[in-house]
Amino acid sequence: MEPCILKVALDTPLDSCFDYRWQFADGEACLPQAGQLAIVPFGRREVVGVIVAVAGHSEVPPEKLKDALAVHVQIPPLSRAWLDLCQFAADYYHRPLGEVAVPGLPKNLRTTKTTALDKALKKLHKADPASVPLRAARASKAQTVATVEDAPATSAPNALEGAPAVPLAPPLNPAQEQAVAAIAGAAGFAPFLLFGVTGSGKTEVYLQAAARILARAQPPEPPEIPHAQVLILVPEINLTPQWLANVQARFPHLSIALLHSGLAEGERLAHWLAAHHGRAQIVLGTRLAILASLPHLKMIVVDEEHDPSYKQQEGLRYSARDLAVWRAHQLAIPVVLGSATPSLESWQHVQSGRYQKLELRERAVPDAVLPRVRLIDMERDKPTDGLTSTLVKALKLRLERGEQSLLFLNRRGYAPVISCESCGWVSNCPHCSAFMVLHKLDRRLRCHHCSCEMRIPRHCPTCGNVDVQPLGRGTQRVEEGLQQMFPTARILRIDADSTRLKGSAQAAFGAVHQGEVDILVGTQMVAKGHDFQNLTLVGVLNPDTALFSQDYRAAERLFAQLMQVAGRAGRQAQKAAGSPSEVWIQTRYPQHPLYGALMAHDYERFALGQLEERGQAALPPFIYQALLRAEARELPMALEFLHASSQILEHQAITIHDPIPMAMTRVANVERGQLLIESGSRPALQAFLNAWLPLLREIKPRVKWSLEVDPVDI
DNA sequence: AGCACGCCGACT
DNA sequence: GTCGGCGTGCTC
Repeated sequence: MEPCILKVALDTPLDSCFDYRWQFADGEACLPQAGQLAIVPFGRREVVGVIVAVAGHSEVPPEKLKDALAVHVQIPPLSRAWLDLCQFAADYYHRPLGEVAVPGLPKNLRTTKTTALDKALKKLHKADPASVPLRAARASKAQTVATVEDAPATSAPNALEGAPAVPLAPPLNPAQEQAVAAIAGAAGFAPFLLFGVTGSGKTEVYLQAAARILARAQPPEPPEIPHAQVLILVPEINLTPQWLANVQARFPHLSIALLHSGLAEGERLAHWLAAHHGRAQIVLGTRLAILASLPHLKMIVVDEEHDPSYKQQEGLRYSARDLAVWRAHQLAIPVVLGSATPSLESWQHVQSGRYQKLELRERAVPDAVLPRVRLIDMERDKPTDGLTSTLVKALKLRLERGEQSLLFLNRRGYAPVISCESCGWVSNCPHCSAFMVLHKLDRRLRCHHCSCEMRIPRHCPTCGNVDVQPLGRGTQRVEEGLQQMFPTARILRIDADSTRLKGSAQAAFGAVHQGEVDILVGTQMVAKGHDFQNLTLVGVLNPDTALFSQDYRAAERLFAQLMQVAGRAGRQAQKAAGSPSEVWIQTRYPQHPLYGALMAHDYERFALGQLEERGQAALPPFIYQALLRAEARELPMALEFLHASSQILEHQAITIHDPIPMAMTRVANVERGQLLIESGSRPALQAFLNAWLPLLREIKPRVKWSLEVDPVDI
């Protein structure tokens, strides 16, 4: 047979596909197909790419064409729908297709060696359909991540025989039932915003809707593989063990695949293959799972849809939530975005009728009430060691009652900066426009933005004075102060520093659940997901900085964070105590409307106010943005490039702002600037970017640059 | 992005 | 005399 041409997408910043000849071996009749993976020579390397098309001829001069080395025929091709998803993301975020399609594949699929793949496939195919898959047998060990052996599981026969898919379902309240019915009854594309506070039973709605959709999708004459999959996205890896336990308990007969960056490569491959082969009915993962191959996808859940973690912040800067909605639209299936504090984007979509709101007004747990949120005016009640007397009193009361408390402070380390009292020296990082943070336990100063570390100076480096003092407080210092104040209390700190070791976060949360901790001090890590049954006090130490931030999204994030941390207060404990749990917020601005809305547990009031402000100021979600970033050794060079960029193309219906230094100008000796581009019309913005970016590449800038569509940190 | 080639400075 | 700095150029 005549050789054919493979058009292959490769993981390279070059904005095109690459053509290769495919030579047929003697007697070989099978044509390679789009969606298959090919091993090809590329420069002096051999790399794996995705075949996006098979053609008869190529525009590339024949002498430049090379032969493709191999095609992965062991695994089914990636679907047209998956390729289209990647193409959409590539177009929307203005990156080459290969940079979207390839890095999402497990590493073991991207190497030229196929030993790991062959091994994983053998395991997948020999898995006995009647064997007990990962979840049921492992439910008791749910705190551990599934192993390779567990992953490529098959469905148990009872699922195929039409047994009820909801073995342990608790009864739903009417609002939940209505939500489940709406989701499961949706025909075609149906975006839902599931709006309900912590404890209102959102998880139950996801799971029962999933159960109905999975059960319904079982064909009457069961084939080998069930044709339905549900994707559940959660914001953080930390939350997957808990979710896995929930899902396993509910669906002991279904197989589950996990997809997140914490998996070992072998696990990653096994779970990815289980999803790709349609063996996994439930796929549970973090944002990267939105790019998984899911040939039988029937429903997508995005839990805590407002969470900033859904936005990838390097490489391809995609929003997993937005791609989830696009994917649901493409496949004509329901997508459920759940939150107690929806993103203003999603809330606006509800207002405009694009999303359907499903509201859970009551807490589903019997007798549970919302925690009582109150403010402490720090001007009247001056704090010592960061704690006001009101908060200390509240802590004392919990200790006496044997209840747990949580102090929330979004700042790790001992103190954010040290300073010389006599000359005013402060601990600036030599490489970043940031302070070196005091980490007293390691006796080090550490920059949180580069890898820079140093000893704590005994004397001021400029004037020699010995009075070098920590300014402000982080979690370590709060922990130290508490230990002195309450010497017998069991105090535990949970932050990125205390949980650096693998598994230590789980262990720490376990200790709190086991009642081995009286006072928990933590950063936003403690705000997500975990409900502590015996926790009746939440203290928020220093939230005010976000109120006056340059970043117009700071208030939105703060509100979500405070609602979330308030929701940590136990659901059972308050019943036992006979009074609601308490949330105390230390603030210098007790009159601020954000706190007013928070005390009233009134997200809607808050959102209405924010949307009004955003509308008046012509900010998202009412306008659309893109950000051109540039970095160089010296800021002027970056700004010069940005300025030149802003001049090279005539434009209409677009606003190009002046180039400005980034809020944190220097990181690791690189200085960064940015150029904001806005439009009231998304198509106009995209059209501009499509015309503009090729021109930027043409001018061969001497600086490193990148474009971000729908930026969140401005 | 990799990965080469290439042309100038301080080391055995 | 070589090791190696990172400029610049290419990848079907």
